[in-house]
Amino acid sequence: MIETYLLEYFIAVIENKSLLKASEVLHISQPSLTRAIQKLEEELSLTLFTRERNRLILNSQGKIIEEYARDLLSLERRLEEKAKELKESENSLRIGLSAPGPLFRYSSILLSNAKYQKVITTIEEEKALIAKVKNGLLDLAFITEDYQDDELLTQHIMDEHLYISLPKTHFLSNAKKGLYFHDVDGQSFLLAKELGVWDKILEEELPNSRLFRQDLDNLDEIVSASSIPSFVTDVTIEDHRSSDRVFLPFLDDKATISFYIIIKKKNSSLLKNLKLNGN
Amino acid sequence: MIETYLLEYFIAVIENKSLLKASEVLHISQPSLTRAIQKLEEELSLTLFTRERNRLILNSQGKIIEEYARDLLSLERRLEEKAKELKESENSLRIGLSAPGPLFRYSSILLSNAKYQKVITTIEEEKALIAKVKNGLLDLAFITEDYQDDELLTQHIMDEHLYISLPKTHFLSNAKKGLYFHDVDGQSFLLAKELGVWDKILEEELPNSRLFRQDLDNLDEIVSASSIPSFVTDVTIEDHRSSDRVFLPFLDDKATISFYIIIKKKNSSLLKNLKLNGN
DNA sequence: ATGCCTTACGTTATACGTAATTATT
DNA sequence: AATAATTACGTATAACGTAAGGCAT
Repeated sequence: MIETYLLEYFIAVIENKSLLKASEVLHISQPSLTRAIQKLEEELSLTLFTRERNRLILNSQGKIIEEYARDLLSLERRLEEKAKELKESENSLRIGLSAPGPLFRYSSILLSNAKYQKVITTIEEEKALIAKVKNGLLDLAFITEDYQDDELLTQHIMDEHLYISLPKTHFLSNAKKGLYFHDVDGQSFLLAKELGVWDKILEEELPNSRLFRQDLDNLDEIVSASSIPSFVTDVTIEDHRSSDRVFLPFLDDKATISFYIIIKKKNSSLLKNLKLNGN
Repeated sequence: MIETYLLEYFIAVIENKSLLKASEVLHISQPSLTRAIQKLEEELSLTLFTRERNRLILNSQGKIIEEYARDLLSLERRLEEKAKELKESENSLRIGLSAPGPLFRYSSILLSNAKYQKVITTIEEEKALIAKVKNGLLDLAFITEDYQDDELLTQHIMDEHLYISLPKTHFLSNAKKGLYFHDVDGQSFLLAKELGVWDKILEEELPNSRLFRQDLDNLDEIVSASSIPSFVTDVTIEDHRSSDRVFLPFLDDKATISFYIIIKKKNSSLLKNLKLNGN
């Protein structure tokens, strides 16, 4: 079994092209490195370097082992990073979302909770969210289905309704009550990336539209600088009141999503602490 | 830096679901394992097991680390296997081929050479073969180009000519001198896998044919049991004389390949030892 | 002589085993 | 009491540093 530190030393020797330099970088003595390289060669029953005039030169076998060693070390680094991430998540409130809406609505409550140093959010498929809440990888999740399970507490928490965002000059901007998806199917839209369940709804209901996805940071700026239709929901609409746009609700049933919060029953006290006031 | 043995122990504990059992499997004492798991947890700053009733139960964080650990250990195992393979190749004659022909022609000479315990062959692209001969990963290679290089000795060694193999009942089987690719393009053929440069030639010259590739072990049997055309070359034709087939040469220029042996100049003595009698 | 790798040797760190301890059923 | 993990302690392995020894420039 090849220990990690031997591979680390091996790569350091390759990168520094000298035992002496590598030993300085590694903060060990040069003889230690000599022995470590010898040990690695012995355990692999291979010669990795040709010893030519006070120099170690990586040979063709060494080059092949180098690739494996680098792969191994990078995997080891990823393991450590993952461990760090998991460690961090211990002091964090880990929230799963099937769409960003609940985060917008409740961000102030969630972020101001003193108990947690950090709020970690992830947007995923509902099945994955349910599994992660159940196995403890998430503290709670917002899904769009009234999912019932012995282990879980499920509670309706909010609805989110989709609006179209149109420049005032748009020919549909003075529709009275609102409009339907099929009225605007075929038009281009600007929208954010990673909208979870909204992604599927929009792709299904607007099959002939082109959906130009933007990073959330840039979206507002690009929208206000263009005359391309966009979307808002009742959750985000207040943030856009000042803009030079008209917001009209979609009248289709599919334009409304109900959110349910799911949480392990034995963690239900957390839910009380958060004081998310659902209906 | 997480050492390999810690991950090995970790996986053993998971698989044996007990420190005691795992320690027996690993041939170490149980307290050693306790400490190793503690050390792993400490180095990752994570709790991997919940200590419930005299039992260790892998928790959700542990399950995630388990995946990384398994990946790492399998990579480590592959490294050791690769090392073994390289070790073996030291006592082997490593031959590269751009098509199998030269191996058939010279197999008796190559395999009977007392100096080497084993002959390792590989079929690859000619560029890769040239590179590997130059960097020492191959002792010699057979390519189809008269490649000239300061480091390499290049020598014409043989030609290989392609024949069609037809059942005697086939409507083309009494063609006199031979036939052309375009005469049979569109017909189906049985042929072996991994024919190197022949693959490209056949796909280019018979673009409308379906090429049914078989494992070499089964090919002869399947061919003799069917009426589907196949291929032979002057190298393999003697082995097929007894079969119930007619062999007709392709008359196209592309149906002949010239092979050149390439070898490092400083290894040219090896070439003499092998006594491959080229023209 | 100088620079760099290797060998020799004594020291220290650490992984190990044995034995005692704790905790759970 | 029995089973299984943990803690305590002494031992042995092996990785380490210092110092001395090659070897080529």
